[in-house]
Amino acid sequence: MPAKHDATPDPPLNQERPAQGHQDFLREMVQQDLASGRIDNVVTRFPPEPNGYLHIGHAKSICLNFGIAREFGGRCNLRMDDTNPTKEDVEYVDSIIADVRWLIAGWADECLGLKPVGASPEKRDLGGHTDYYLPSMMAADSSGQALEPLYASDYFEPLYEYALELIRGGRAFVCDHSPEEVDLMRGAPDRPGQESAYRNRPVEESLDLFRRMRAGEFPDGAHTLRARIDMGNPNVWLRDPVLYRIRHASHHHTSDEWCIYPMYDFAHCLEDYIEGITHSICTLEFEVHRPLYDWILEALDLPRPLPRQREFARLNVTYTVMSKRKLLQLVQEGHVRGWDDPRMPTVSGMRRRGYPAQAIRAFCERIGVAKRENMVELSLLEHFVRDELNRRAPRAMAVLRPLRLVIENYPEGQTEEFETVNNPEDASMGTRRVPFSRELYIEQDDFREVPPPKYHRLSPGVEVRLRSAYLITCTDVVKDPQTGDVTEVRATYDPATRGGDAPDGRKVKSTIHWVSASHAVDAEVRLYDTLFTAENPDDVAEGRDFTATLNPGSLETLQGCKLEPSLGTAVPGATYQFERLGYFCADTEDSVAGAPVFNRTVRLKDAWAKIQKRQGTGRR
RNA sequence: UGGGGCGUAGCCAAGUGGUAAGGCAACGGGUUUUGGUCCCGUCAUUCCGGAGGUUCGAAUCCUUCCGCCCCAGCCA
Repeated sequence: MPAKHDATPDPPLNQERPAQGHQDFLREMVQQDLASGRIDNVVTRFPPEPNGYLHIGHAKSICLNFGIAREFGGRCNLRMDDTNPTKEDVEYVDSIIADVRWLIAGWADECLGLKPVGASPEKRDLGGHTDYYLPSMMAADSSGQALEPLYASDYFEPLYEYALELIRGGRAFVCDHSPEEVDLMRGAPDRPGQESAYRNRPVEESLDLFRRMRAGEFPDGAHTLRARIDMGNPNVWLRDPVLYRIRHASHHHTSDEWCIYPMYDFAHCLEDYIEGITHSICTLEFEVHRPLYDWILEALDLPRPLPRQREFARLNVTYTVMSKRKLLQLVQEGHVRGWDDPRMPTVSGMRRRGYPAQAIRAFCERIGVAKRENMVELSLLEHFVRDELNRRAPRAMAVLRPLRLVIENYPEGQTEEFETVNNPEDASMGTRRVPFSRELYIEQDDFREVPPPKYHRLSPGVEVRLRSAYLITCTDVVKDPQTGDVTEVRATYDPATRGGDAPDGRKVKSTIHWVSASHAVDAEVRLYDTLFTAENPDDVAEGRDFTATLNPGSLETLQGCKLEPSLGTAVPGATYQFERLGYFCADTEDSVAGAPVFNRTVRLKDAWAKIQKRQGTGRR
């Protein structure tokens, strides 16, 4: 009876080292702020808009924000930045929560900042100022309360109050211009804009109009609330930007309570402030928004320390696209089977494919964080996936493209078992038994009737080792009379080599894997290649889009693969190394006991494939 | 060419005036019952985007030039 592998979908984590060595510019800033006394604790935040699934680029941001919180003993708030009801959906908030939790599990889960379900900012008096404050809580501090992520939409009331305050201070006004007019009047980067005709309307009038906007008296687009800054500023984001717009739309979290919604620039800095965020880390494209971020906070005369925005370069990875718009397009146009298709760079896709969270984290740590534009090679990510799985994944034998092998001198009907190690990297993972018999399957790639140069595997007259079993020598082949294809290989075994070692010390050049034909479990195996054939799918000819470089061979589904018996009951999500082939993960959607479905997570490195490539032969 | 950023190896990335870390990739070798893992070695010989300058000394400071990215949503 073959022993079952002791594989779990997400086994205990390896210890990861805390901050050491060099510091990036963000950690340096945090350190200085701590040293100077500007702040005495660190609170970061990860603020996705729930309008798509998280991807590897978000993973970088998560590792950064949670990593900093973790290193400085602070926390990182998970916040839904949901200020645009027309684009957001609860499906996305659910997936975001699951993805974040999975990614930080066992590493920074104690830094995850949440809030009690239903909590909203507390209005209080602080030194004569009205203040809104919603501190996050960590799960450990919740004393049993149910927690949920923070939502920007829970701050709509305070945000509205802050907007009123801006109007009273003459720093904002209600504008009646149409979107088209506002466009025309914005000017150009090298040409000043033109002031709104409503810019100097009385404060009371703006106040009244803004209240009526909220009350729903006007249709979409009839009015906006605008900051009163400077239409001549060379930074176009300071040219009286829109702060609020009217949107008669139902919101996934506040339903129909509001018909005016704050714009990102107005909302985000105040969301950060309300939560007591100390460092607001975002991507480079927001750098030009920073003066506006600071302007709004400073215009409000707020009693607590202000958050600081700093920007880093977003991640790009070769052979993939990263924008939510494009990922959504891949899903909607059916180029993939869903957001969690194992070919997708989404967190859920990578999880389903079998990428361990710690591999993704190790990758994010290794790529570092800086401000220069970058395109990281996929091979680096794959390196960390292999590195993690090599230590963790139990080995097993599986034949993907079966070729029948008959051991002519092995008694018909006889069966024996060999004990073999589950992981040569980790003796504690134990051993298992694999059954052997006269008829086996070997990999088609492991036999060549006429071996090319440097081919070490089986061919007529050549002796190889069947892993953990016997040395065998190929004696003959059987061919299909029609096609001439080899349909069966005949061989003899040396009974003295039981276990795989020859008593006379003779060596063989190759060890190949095998599965006993009568004991084999049939399986479907899905082989993945990059979704795109171009390193940069966005780099296509004029008039074409990134889908032009879609890889037609990104998914190859193999039926009738032959697995060793212990794999028949693989737990969905469990990852194995199929020896000599790669790492494979039992699919969490489609795999069932007795009819397993495996995804190839990543290939093993393959020196022979390189040789073949040089020779101009070989399989994709 | 208004404003804001960024240029260190094929790809990331340290370096913050004292003589160019590290990882991936690539290449060569050793070990090996996985052509895997592991180990050893090679990989920026005053070319750190270019040119000048300051200095005993410059990737680091100054000047100038070049290149790339971002910004004119009532998206985030």
